[in-house]
Amino acid sequence: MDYYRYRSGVLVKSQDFDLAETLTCGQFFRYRSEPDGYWVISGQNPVFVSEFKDAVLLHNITLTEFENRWRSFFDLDRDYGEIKDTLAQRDTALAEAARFAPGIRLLNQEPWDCLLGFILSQNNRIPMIMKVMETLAERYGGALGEAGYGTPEPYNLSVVDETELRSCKTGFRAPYILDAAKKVAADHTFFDGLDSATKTLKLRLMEINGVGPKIADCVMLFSLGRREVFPADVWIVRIMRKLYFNGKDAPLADIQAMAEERFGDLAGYAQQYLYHYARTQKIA
DNA sequence: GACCAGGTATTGC
DNA sequence: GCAATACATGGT
Repeated sequence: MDYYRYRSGVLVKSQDFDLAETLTCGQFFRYRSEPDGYWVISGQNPVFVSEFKDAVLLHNITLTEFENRWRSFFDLDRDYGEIKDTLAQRDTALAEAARFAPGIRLLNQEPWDCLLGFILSQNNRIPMIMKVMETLAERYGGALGEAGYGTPEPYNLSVVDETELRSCKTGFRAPYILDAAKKVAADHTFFDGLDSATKTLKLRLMEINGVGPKIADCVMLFSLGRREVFPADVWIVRIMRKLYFNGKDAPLADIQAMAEERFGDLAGYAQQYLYHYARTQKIA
């Protein structure tokens, strides 16, 4: 990966990085598509990004901002060529899924953004999740100019009335958001766990009302660097059954075990290639 | 109108 | 423990 100061922004040349695939593959809910690029918001920080001559241009940021924030946000120090090679060697189906969207990168999101997004994700659709996130940001987050609004701070959401939250189309998830906001606001070390076992971290997340195993896995994978976890939603269950269980409705535990065995510490990447492949190919 | 969506909590056995 | 069901909302 190389990067340069360019036109008051930073130009990134990187293998295996497709902006559209990365933003729209279902891992992230805080972007807005524009004719010439995307607005991306991470916590309180916006950036406008666009494809530019086989590279990605992050507009109007300094080198320091790039190095301190966006470099890791876009996971630019990871060798995805090697990841895909390793996965493809073991598994032809996965090789095909990765070839289908070879420019996907797993983002390193702000944990609170990610938790909020995936609480909204349950029994919901991605466009709706994005819309509700935006509504919450408009009402309870800080203005960021042209980019929109920052993610509401946990405390600011924790003091909102449940009825009012429901008017943002959160539905039955409103009390879950309140519980998450209260717990995170009350403990500024809530997401700290660099030295914790993945299982410990998962149990802590699942103490939040409305956070079960799947949402906990998503938060760990997409914002806490646990790339070995394998969030299994309806799409993943479907494609895993088709690919590895001869179409039979194998139990979730068997699917998880299969993923762990085949993909090991790369299970999270495998999950995202498979998820995107299943969803866009409508594989059932 | 029935059915579904990046699930989870609750209930009943 | 595990299967069935409700849950808000909007799209097909």
